[in-house]
Amino acid sequence: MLPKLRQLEYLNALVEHRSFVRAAEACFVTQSTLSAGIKELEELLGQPVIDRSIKKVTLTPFGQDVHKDGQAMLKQAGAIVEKAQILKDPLAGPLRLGIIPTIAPYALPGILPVFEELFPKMELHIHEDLTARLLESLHNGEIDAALMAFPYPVKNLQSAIIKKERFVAAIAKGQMMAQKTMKLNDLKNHKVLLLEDGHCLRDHALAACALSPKETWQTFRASSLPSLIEMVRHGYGITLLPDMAAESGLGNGLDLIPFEYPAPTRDIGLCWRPSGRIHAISDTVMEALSESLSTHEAIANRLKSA
Amino acid sequence: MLPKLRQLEYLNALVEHRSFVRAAEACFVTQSTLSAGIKELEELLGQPVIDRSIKKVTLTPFGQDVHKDGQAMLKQAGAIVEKAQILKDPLAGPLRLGIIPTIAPYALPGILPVFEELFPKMELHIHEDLTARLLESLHNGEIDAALMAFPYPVKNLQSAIIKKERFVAAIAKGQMMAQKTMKLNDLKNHKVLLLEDGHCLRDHALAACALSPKETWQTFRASSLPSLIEMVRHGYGITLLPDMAAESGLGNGLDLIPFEYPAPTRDIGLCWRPSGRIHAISDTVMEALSESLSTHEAIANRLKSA
DNA sequence: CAATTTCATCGATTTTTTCGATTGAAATTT
DNA sequence: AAATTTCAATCGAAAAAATCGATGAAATTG
Repeated sequence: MLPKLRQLEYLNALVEHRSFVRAAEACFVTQSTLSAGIKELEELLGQPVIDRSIKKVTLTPFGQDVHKDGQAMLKQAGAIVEKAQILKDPLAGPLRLGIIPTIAPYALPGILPVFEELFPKMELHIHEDLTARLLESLHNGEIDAALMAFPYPVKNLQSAIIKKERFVAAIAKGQMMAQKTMKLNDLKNHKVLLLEDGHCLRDHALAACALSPKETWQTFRASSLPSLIEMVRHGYGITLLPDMAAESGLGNGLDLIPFEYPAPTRDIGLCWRPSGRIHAISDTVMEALSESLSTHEAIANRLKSA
Repeated sequence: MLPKLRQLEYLNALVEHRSFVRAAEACFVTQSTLSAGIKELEELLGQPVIDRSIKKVTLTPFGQDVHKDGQAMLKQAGAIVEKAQILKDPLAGPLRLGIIPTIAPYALPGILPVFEELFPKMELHIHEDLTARLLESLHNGEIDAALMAFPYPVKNLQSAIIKKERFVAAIAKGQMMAQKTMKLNDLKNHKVLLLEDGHCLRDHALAACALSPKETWQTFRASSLPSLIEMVRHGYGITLLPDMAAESGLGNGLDLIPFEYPAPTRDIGLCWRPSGRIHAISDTVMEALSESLSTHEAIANRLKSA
């Protein structure tokens, strides 16, 4: 005889709430039901799962084993029903979208309203994290897709580019001879400030400008664009700002100088598991994101003037 | 609401037997019960899992998904109850032991009676396969331990040596000047026959004798010791025979010539997953195997004379 | 085309699950 | 130390479910 999923749920709730009463109400049953369920589980397995020698609700070592396996099973069971629901309407229900920090705050104002309009039944959950961790989450099934910057090695995952994003140079006002455009070589005359390691923006900026890490100013470790911009604002050096960030108003009060052809760029794209939640609707979502990132400019301008 | 394990069992049986009636009896229920169970599952998920447009019992693509996840869940549920049973008596119940082909037939006559006596409540299942595949099975949890030859790289697995096994040279009668012992160098004067690639015995023999693969006779691909011995018997060359095999009577009718010091050897040992079935009783099992492999000699002699 | 096999369906029955109330034991408050 | 509160276990009754046996409809076989 096999243990029942319901019993494993009880055990799970018990671990989480450390109390029969609270666990019971979390499971929407009475305490007696949960109590009986646990007892049944123990009878079935022939082993106690909770340690009754001590006052607190504590699992036996074996109980911990059961709990661990049980959690995995419950997760898998949940995945089944989720797949079923997605099949009923691929554009409804939760969609967990990961976005890297150098895109998220500047793209969200565009994404949120567009998704709300195009996919009204979809609940969008945003996970902001570095590329490496987003890909990890994709593999784990913790997120369904990742909005990130390319090139980036994504093995066993599908991906598609949405748009090319230009970089502009940002520098404190008056630090540079007034010029309308600049060339890549002009960077050599300044201290180039970049984000700390781990941010793909750092790597893409280095690559786009054919800079070596040594040519960047390493004393400060900025872990976010706003921090980086503050440094620039105080005259510590120059930096490369992605278009979207620059247009969001982040560069207000700075000189934002576009590059002459060929301007340095990075690619913005979507990445997802071929067998995952997105699979059936990747085209639709790509279109929506494409629209989100272009309407973004209008929104950005609105924000800037406000 | 979550699908019930029972329903997933039904689906599983249905896939396996391709018939409601047969699946039902495999589950020890009537066909109507199974039918209702499947229907319930489909109602719960809001999606059909079996394709009713065609006559044969066929799963919908979604059904295949459910089946796959369901199987994993059932396996895990089974693992839970198995762990519970093992906890009740670690020396009772099934123990799946893998053994490599160059050990199995010669060690089993020793192992089986010893295990029967020491662990009367244990059901021993023997899986004979090459080392690489046994290790794979260990990782998958398909077997609990592997009796194999060392050295062999076993990552993430625990292992212990049981005994050193000497090799003896085997050659057709009269092909070699009558000598009581031989040296490793004497091998150079003969065609050395070994098992085909994949058998660790091949590698260990090569290593033990400091032979290069080129010095062996490659025209024949023997995939078992008995075949190899037949070649030797017909005068194709000489081979290295593990002690246990030689004593089992396999070398009857051949000249079996022991090596002078240092005799070539291989190590026989046990390998298991640290978290696995064996963990709590590895010492006991090691002792039993050690006894099995030494009593083996007595038994082998008995067999030889018979 | 008759016989048989196969799956779906229905009502009856058994089994399981859940609840509400109660108890006893431990912890907390008075 | 007594009273109160909290907590888990237990019991009988009620509700829910799983299962069975019988029957029907469709397809397959002989």
